[in-house]
Amino acid sequence: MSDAAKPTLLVIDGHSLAFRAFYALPVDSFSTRDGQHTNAIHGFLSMLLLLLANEKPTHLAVAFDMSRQSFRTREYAEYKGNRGETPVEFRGQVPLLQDALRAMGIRTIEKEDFEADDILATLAARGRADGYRVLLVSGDRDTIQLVNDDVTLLYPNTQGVSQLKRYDTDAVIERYGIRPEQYPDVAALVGETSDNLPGIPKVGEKTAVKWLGLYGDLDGILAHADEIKGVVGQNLRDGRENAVRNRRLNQLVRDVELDVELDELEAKPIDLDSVRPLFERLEFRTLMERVTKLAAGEANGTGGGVAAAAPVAPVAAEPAPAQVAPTSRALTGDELASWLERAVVAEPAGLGLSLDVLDGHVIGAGIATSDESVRVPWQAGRADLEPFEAWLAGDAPKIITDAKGQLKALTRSGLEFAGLVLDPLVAGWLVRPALQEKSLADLVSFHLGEKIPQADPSMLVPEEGSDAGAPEYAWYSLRLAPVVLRALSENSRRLLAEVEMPLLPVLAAMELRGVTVDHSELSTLSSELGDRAAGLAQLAYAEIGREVNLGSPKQLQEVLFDQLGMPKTRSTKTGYTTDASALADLQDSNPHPFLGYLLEHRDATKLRQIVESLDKSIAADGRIHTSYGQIGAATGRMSSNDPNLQNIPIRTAEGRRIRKAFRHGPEFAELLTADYSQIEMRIMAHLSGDPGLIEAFNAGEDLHRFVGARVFSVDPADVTPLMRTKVKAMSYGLAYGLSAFGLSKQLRIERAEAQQLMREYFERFGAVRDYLRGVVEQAKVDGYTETIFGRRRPFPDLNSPNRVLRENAERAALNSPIQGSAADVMKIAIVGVEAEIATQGLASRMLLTVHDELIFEVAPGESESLEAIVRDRMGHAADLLVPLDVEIGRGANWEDAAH
DNA sequence: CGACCGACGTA
DNA sequence: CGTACGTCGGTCGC
Repeated sequence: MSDAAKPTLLVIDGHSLAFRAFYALPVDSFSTRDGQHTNAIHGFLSMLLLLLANEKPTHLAVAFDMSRQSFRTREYAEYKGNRGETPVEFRGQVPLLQDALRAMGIRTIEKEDFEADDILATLAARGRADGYRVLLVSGDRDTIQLVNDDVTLLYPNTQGVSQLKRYDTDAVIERYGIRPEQYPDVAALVGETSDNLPGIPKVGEKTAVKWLGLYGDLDGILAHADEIKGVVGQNLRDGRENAVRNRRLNQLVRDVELDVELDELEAKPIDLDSVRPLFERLEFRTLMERVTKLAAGEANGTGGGVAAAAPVAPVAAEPAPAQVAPTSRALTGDELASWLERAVVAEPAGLGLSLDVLDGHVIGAGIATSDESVRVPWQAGRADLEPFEAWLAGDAPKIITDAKGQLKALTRSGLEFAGLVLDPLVAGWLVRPALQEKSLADLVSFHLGEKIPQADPSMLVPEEGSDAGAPEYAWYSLRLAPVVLRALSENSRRLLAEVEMPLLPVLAAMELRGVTVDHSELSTLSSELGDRAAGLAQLAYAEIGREVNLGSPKQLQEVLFDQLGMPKTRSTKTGYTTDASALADLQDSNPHPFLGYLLEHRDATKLRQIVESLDKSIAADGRIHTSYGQIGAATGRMSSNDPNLQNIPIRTAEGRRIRKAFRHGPEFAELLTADYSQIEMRIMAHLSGDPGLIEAFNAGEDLHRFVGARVFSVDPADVTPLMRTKVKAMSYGLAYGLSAFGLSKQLRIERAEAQQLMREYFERFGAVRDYLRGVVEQAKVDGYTETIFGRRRPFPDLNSPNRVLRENAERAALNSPIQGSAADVMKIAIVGVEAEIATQGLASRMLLTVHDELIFEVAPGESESLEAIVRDRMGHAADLLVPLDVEIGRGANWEDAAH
């Protein structure tokens, strides 16, 4: 019987795979709104669906351990005795997983006194005898012994469960250098830490395999133990009993009595009606879609159910991916023109597009419809590429995953581009802003449950022709589009279409523009700071009579707590903190010159690091081109990296010298900065509707003075600087979930005073307190928070029994609508300003964004018109209960442009 | 060599 | 025992 004609039996070690899934997927991201963790179930089922689609088993079962006890623990009490408590987040998931499997019509098998792997061994033996092709899935290495010509092991790699390494006999020999049946001898000698089976000290895989080659098997090795020289020989003789015991315990039992016959394991069509209620309870939306597809036969194209009758597949020994990207062909000229003409009609929602980029320039493209894809080679000036260039530049809708870099390459290559309607990466981030999916491959895996083919034959999905390239990426992007869009709320879809997608090309443009930075200024500053740091280090060494690495918290702890006998500070994972605030506290209680030198040294070296890394980032055009992370922050904010231009110092005079190095380019007259003033407090006023706070903003006077007057019951004119400082800290802290403890610490005042301050504050601004409470309560019910514009952020930990997790989630939930709405406002402003600058045809350009600030390069003579645009578009980005105030400054450099 | 941690810059 | 980030050097373990 040829392999293709054999029925296929798939047996999974349920516990071991669920456990792998548990650690592979973040527990935070997979919880129902009532707090049930589901990451292990989700990961397991996702893998199972992949296996069903790819392997098309005719028969299947999932084996579970019945308890931790088995004949092995009776024989050797320490067996697996080193395993800690099962995490509580995991424990509850196993029964639910079993429910889900039963609902899918999949048999689960347990047997008192045996482990799941013994059941695998038994079913493998029976299956082989009855002429099945057997596939085993287990994360336990002992199952390697079961591999033979009819039995293949799929073993999860360290990354988790989405990729399974396929071990047939040859793969075992290649990986371990031994035949599968010899594996238990190796394991007996080496030992298995995870099973608490100590092996022979100093004997690893290499040595064990060498001995097997010399003496045949474990018995042979032990018989010749006296001939083996050196420490290992002695260890072997001393540890003989361990090896023998290990060998006895790692032998899997192949004739467990199971009250099930193989033909009872036949795969049945999935009954969607029995699956649906449970999946709904577990909030498995994408999994439900995948199950539905599988049941409808979409995935295997044969219809029917999981098994779809006997596999009539011809010679193809390896399974096919769930859906295979269409083979692409290269097109140019008239052929390309007519293909594009047809394609844009066939896909009114947009074509998938992916650019091949080399050294920042376009060298080709892949374009896809749902069932066709083409490759277009690209180089400048070729007449036969005109249809492609016209399509690129036109409004025909396009879908590109991770589009920003590709848009930059298009611009660099002199190609016009328009019509970007969707970046599935950005859409996927709106679905899950905590974001595990950072690439097309991640998105495909999460939302489609498939793997993009890679050229690795050992992986589950084998290579089919060549590697995935631009046409395949384009095709996957297109397929992702409806799936990610369906996962978004209506408001989120609007946010995507009206804010995030228009923002994307603006960010690309800002990155390309960069900002001029003066190299010599930075060099001077760097060497000054270097000299100062060196001097301070010498002074510090003199104080303690030796040289230590002042950058090493570990060595500092020795100096402070051992040598100088200072009192212990707040503890960290690795000891006691030496951070600036703790050192300041020590300076109060135990004054010592070393502390002062150390702090100053920290300042100097930190600044020098920043200066150095900025200097290194200056490109050939004399400008720094940061990258913006549009999907960087869970709140909706953007991030900046390579280098981070959103954390350039400003608080200290020394730090501000760095900002002086940021200048306008030679064609421009000055820099202009525009800040939203107190945007987060304004958002809070709007969201809470607090009359006092709203009045404060509408009165147009200094916010903190106004609030201070209310809190301390004095005239605004009588608010002292100290009162203002306290109120300011209070106001800002509120939006972060600050406690009285935290406030007292920050202001260095008594707890009671902080408490009193908070009480007064909330008495005057009660709606703020009500709002903040309400946010958390609502989030507990909904499972997510929402910004003014409908951006959602899930908070699975809000109902966690773990107090630390829960309270962290509460503070983050409190802050999210505030920080997130401010981010929404800024994004809207950026899009609006850029568009208006283009409409009016100004040469001035937006260069940087720092959360609530925009920095522009002003062309000569455009100062007034640019300011008008900026004030208008920033000031009217959102219609709130309070005005959005914008402060503008100008100057030759970033520092002078501050107001 | 990569992962982690402590520390610290910004809004 | 205050949110959101990115980056650095030191340290530890593979």
